[in-house]
Amino acid sequence: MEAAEIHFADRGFEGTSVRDIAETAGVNLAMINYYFGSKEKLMEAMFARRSAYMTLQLETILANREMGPMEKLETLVDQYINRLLNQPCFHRIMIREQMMNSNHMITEQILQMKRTNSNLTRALIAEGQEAGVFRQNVDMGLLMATLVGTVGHIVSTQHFYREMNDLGEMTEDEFRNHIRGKLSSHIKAIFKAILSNED
Amino acid sequence: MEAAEIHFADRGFEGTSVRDIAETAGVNLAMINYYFGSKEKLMEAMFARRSAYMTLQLETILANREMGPMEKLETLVDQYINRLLNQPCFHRIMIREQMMNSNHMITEQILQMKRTNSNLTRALIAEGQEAGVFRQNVDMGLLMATLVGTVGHIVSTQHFYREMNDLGEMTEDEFRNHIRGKLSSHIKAIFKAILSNED
DNA sequence: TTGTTTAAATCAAACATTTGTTTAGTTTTG
DNA sequence: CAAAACTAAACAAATGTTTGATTTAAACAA
Repeated sequence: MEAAEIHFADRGFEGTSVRDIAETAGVNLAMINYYFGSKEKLMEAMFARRSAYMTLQLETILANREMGPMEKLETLVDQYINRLLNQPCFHRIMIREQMMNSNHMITEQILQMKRTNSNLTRALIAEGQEAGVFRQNVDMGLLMATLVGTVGHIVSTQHFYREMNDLGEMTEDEFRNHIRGKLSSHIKAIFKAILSNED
Repeated sequence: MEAAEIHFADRGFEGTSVRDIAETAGVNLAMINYYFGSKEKLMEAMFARRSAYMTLQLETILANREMGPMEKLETLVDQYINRLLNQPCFHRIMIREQMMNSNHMITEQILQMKRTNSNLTRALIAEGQEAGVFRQNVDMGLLMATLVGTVGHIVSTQHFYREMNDLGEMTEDEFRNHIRGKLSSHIKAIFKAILSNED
């Protein structure tokens, strides 16, 4: 699954052959169909594995009684950024898969994930509105699109961001930490500007 | 090229066969190689055609002497949104192609486009900073990522945004206009919050 | 400790499609 | 008539998948 993830991430599902996956995984070609049934089911297994932890994280934040709404939202932002930076391959696949309706099972899985996530987030925002710290009339879809879109775009076009800011000599790790901080404060500033009820 | 665009947009380059393109275009299979040379060159031709107008638009704004920096930036935002909403297929292809390094020619073409665009935008921001209306220390890469990422994400996952906001019964056109307005004010608000020098 | 058995794991090879591309011939057009 | 436009058919390569044989590993009995 890890080998598949790497290839799917930078050649796409249709762009990678089962032979490529088998080779980098160091296993015989037939083993993939033996264990997963098909190339498609391999990807489904990959998705099932990865998306398991996602919702859990969000629920834990929401249940926390020591954080205020804005603090929760900021934690949510940081967690999302971390998740993307830690599993860039999987997220690149997800971003791409979201925009193609090829595999029903997977689009459905993504949709389900987004539904629960947006319900939880909606609850969080409502909590903040009742507490009077969040503005009314918030378009949550746009807000989430800004989070997911901005972070996803940076992660999937790192090379360009590096070139643009002369960060070419940073190691992978250095850059990850650098961009983590930048993204975090950038998105938080946006969220605060759009949500905060202080003007 | 239009037939190719449609297919590339929702199955990906590797996911669509030359036969599919030929069929929806209503031409003989061999014609595609006859006129374009190869499947890959067909895509390159597509990119060349579409990206021709892009930079021009931006240059026209920048040269305008009647608009202030913030007004120019807002026009830029609206133009980008309009471009994406008017050619959603092409932009979905571009978004996807940006994150795969399969075709050298095309990644180079996209990179070039981004370079000139970001140089022009950088000039615009510098203009605003000198005029004192824009804050110093602006991370233009993040700002552009927010524009491109947010709009791109909404366009490529329309169906989800519709479901989330109960807009399922809108026609394609109605939704396009609806989301155009929403996106426009959302992004402008963000830009103003991050750039504006008023606090 | 032995040898035997059995099911799972692994493999190389083959299979049937699909793929992008080319060819050789036909039709159309100026 | 000649060049361009077009076509059906064929081609070679790559693809996902299956097959049938072989190896491994564990369970079991003597």
